[in-house]
Amino acid sequence: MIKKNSPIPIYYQLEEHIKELIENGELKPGDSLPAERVYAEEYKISRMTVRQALTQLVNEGYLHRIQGKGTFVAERKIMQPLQGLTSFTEDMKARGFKPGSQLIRFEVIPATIQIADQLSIQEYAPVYEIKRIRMADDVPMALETNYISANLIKGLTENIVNQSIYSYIEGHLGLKIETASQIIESSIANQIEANSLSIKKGSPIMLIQRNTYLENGTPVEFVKSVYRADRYQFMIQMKR
Amino acid sequence: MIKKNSPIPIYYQLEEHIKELIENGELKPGDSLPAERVYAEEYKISRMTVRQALTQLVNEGYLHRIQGKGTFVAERKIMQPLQGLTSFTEDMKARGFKPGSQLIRFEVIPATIQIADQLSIQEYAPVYEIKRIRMADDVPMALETNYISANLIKGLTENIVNQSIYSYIEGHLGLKIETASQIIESSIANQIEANSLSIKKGSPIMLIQRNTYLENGTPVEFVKSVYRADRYQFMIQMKR
DNA sequence: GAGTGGTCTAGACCACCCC
DNA sequence: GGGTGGTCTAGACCACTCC
Repeated sequence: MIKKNSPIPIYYQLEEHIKELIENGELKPGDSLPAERVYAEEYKISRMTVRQALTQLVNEGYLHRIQGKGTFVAERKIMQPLQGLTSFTEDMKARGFKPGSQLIRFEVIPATIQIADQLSIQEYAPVYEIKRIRMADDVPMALETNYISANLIKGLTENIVNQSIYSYIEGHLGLKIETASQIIESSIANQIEANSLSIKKGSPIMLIQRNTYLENGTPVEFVKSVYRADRYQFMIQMKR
Repeated sequence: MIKKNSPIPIYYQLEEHIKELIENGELKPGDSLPAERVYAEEYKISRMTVRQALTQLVNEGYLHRIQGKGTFVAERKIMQPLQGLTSFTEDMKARGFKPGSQLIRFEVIPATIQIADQLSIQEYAPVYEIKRIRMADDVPMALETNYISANLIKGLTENIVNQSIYSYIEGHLGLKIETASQIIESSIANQIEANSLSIKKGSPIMLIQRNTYLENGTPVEFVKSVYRADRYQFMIQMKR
């Protein structure tokens, strides 16, 4: 089960193994796991290595530990990875909808003061402005506008935008998106927003602004979205 | 600086020490930290202990590490502790408002099917229903209704509610609140909500439903809140 | 090659829970 | 008292970055 001369770290192999048992249902919520010393003995590895795997799973919300008693499978999985840092496409799939997208604007513009501030770049520096209507099961769900520094993310095309911007940034450019912050507000639709979303003027909408950053803190992207409140709820799980 | 024969773990002392340097501004965003081996040498502790402290700070978003280069202070602090799991009082203080509260209902009622489901208890089991208008700088900000199982949290009084329910649960009952999930929606105020919040009927509002759980997954509390959208934004930071 | 973080070992003692 | 997780040590070798 655990390969010792693998380029994949042992703690990671053990982590994935236990995660699989939980997702298979072989380990059920409330079940206790073998003791750390048992794992160490069974796989002939150090207890510290076992702890490294278990600690990660505790942080991800799969397990919880009680000193003197043992390690147990958590009742609920908390803090799904990528929670909120998913793309619209991933988010909709997770909700059981068929995601769709209609590009209505793709241009390079000089940054306004507001955009420059959000992206930590100079005013008038070139940024991509990408406006899309996002669909779920072919019904408009959100109106989304992305601003991305053209000096940081070079070579963006309509084609890439229709595939996946994140894959391009992470795959082709080798940059790592690490953190994001979001601001969520309630409002009511004006005429333009109402038309785009096929709702009535004055209907409730949810405004979400997202800023994403690389691991060193460089802003990558700044997104303003308008969601239909009758079809969208924002969900979040957290640990204390 | 680091006390070795203290009941406080060494890794935790180091963690707090570094956190303080960052919050004091002695370590600025982008600064590199001393190498792990330097800390180990300086405090005569094991490098693994140093790593335990640093790993925690990386997870909390204070630091980031780059293999072969070093450990650096993050540009932004991500994932504030307790984010969203704070009480209204803590939340308002963090935003720079003076929190206030007006109790308008405090009763024990039999659980409806909906409440029983959220709290994983039997229908008709006794639950506290606590309704409050929450103020920020003496202006109504939210209308909040809590449901708490009376069999789990015994001895709640109006007095405790006016102090802090969380302190009572954690301090007096010795229970540990570990996780929470929230659902955020946009809507528009009906007449009752409008009156309570001193806004007009039809104004945008934000509905937040929160479920909190103990470390073993037992539901503790179920809260429905109605926030004024003109004065409240929900903010969240996350790591990938 | 020198310096950094990443992984790993084989122990040790402590704090806590339960019988 | 026996079993559990929590903390800690003093090393080791590897992978990566930079010069």
